[in-house]
Amino acid sequence: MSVPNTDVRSLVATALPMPVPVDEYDGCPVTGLLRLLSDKWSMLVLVLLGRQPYRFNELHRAIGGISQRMLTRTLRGLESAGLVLREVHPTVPPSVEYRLTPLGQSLLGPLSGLADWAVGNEAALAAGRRRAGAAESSGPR
Amino acid sequence: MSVPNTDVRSLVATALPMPVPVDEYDGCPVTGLLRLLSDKWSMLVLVLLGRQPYRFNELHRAIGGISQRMLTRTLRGLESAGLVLREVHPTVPPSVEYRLTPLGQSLLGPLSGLADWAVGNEAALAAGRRRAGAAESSGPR
DNA sequence: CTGAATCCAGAAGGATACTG
DNA sequence: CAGTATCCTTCTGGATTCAG
Repeated sequence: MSVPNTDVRSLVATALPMPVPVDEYDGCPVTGLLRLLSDKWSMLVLVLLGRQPYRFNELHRAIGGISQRMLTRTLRGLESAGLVLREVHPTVPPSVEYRLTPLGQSLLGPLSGLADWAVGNEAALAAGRRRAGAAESSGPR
Repeated sequence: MSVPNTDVRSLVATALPMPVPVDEYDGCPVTGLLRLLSDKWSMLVLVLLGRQPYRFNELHRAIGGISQRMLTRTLRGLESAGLVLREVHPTVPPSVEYRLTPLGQSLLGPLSGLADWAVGNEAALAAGRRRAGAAESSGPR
């Protein structure tokens, strides 16, 4: 297996072709995952489904501010990636349940790692922003 | 401190207000981080700077396909977050070096966690995509 | 060399109305 | 209930030009 362009694994050791050719990031699983999760709603949906299964409108109500259109698109994206399972009960009226697949559940761990870092370094991040703001107002670039 | 809206920490245990009010994700460090990193280039720049410091044009050459404008914007974003340090050497012609701050370096760990997951589950993700493709061509929604 | 400024195209996301 | 379809606005990013 050749080394993907933007492979982030083993950050210090892995060799990267230089210059890094960026063909829309094709072939890099890491970038693929990031692009899948980096929209406005996927993370939140993933987290909610990590707690319990939801029906469509349940989920719609549970998230303040998402449009029906975006909820559908988000769920389809996660489903296509194999992270979410869509279960249709052929009742009248129809009922559709969404839940995480085992693969989706296994993602919650690494995701928590990143979340923990963000929470743990919230103060440092804020301090960095303050320094940046101060430097900006005092001197030009 | 109140619980941020989309706090992902301790995914199963943490209470979330329901419905989750999404006021542009303000106040959630996790979402803030995700939004910072979820653009087209930040991750790659972070990884490259994790290996060694780079000068501006060095970085520009190292990444195939990034525009000068986007490289500048990406670096400014990471700098504002306190992840990247910008060091100006007042020479002629000017020389500017970029490197990770300690905070930036500490982010590489959790990031690797996510990257490892992506690499480790590449096959499963591909299989999920195949199943999704098969289901799509066989039956309507 | 290291940018900033301007202009432009495409993608992402929201509002609304309609359907099986 | 669980979506689709359509229209519209905003945001992102690329190309190009100019400047210290």
